Amino acid sequence: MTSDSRASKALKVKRECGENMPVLSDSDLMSLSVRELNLLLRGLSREDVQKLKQRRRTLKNRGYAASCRVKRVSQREALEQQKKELQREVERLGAENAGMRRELEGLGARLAALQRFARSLESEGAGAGGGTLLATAPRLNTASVITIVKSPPQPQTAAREQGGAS
Amino acid sequence: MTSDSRASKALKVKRECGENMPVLSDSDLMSLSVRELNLLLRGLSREDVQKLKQRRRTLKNRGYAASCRVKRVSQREALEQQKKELQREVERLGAENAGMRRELEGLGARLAALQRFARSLESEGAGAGGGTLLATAPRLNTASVITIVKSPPQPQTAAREQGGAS
DNA sequence: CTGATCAGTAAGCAG
DNA sequence: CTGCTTACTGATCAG
Repeated sequence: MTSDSRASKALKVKRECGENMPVLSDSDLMSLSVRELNLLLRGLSREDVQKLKQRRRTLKNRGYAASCRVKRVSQREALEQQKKELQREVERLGAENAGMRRELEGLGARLAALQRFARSLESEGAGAGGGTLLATAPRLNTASVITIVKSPPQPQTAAREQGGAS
Repeated sequence: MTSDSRASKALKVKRECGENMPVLSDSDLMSLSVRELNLLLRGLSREDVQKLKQRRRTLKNRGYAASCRVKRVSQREALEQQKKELQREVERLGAENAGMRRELEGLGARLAALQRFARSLESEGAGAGGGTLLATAPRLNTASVITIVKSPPQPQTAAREQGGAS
């Protein structure tokens, strides 16, 4: 709907009490318990009693209907709220995911570079000692063997085939 | 509610046509357009015409109310469906996230091990060979997938337990 | 006028 | 009986 000016006027219905208002007013019926009601209804014709009981029921129903609508609206709003939170959560996880993916990428690259470097030491270990590391740490890299095993799920796995094995 | 046996009986109200059913039956009024209606209403007292028009309006309103309720239910179900999908998405992203986190951990460990190794080479000789590669070390290093074996000298290099290795 | 929505009312079920 | 939910109705608003 989009128009709320109506809600304020919708309560104007049925508000006349020309000749009958025996002992109880509208809201009295609502609040009193059955026992209290019966006490007050001691000296009335069973027809009037029946009428009052029905009126009470009607008034009660009015309230029930109202609370039913309120509940419906609340539940809808709660659902929408949960949806929003889930959307935020998805967004958050997605961002975290992307960040980690980038991190993984960078780490993979570094790992690959390190491995290239290590392999270069390996190959140099046999003969030509051009590198600085080789010159200063000869005995270490002569027989060092690096084995790298990579796990299955990775886009660009840094670990390639290895030469040495245990 | 939980009881649907009522819905089928709820339509039993107001279904008697003892003496009046001038020219049109219930659903006729619904389907006919105003112009067609006026054509059929040619020879009736304006009171009857007015009554029929009001009845038509009422019947129409009944349908409007019904579609309104249907719409309300549909929207609620759509919301719940979207919520479920978002929950699945969150779950999926969470799992993907956890997987990447594990991967990151493993990669970090490998990188750390490689860097320790490289640094050991570095410290033994004063040469600055690694440079960028050795500059930064990842903060986590648990189970590494790296096996480094050095034949000649110090066995201090760590080769820890692994899950999958060739 | 048509269609939609709100609040009130009654029917009907469940506790 | 009490409380809730649904279908129907009239009032109202928007198009």
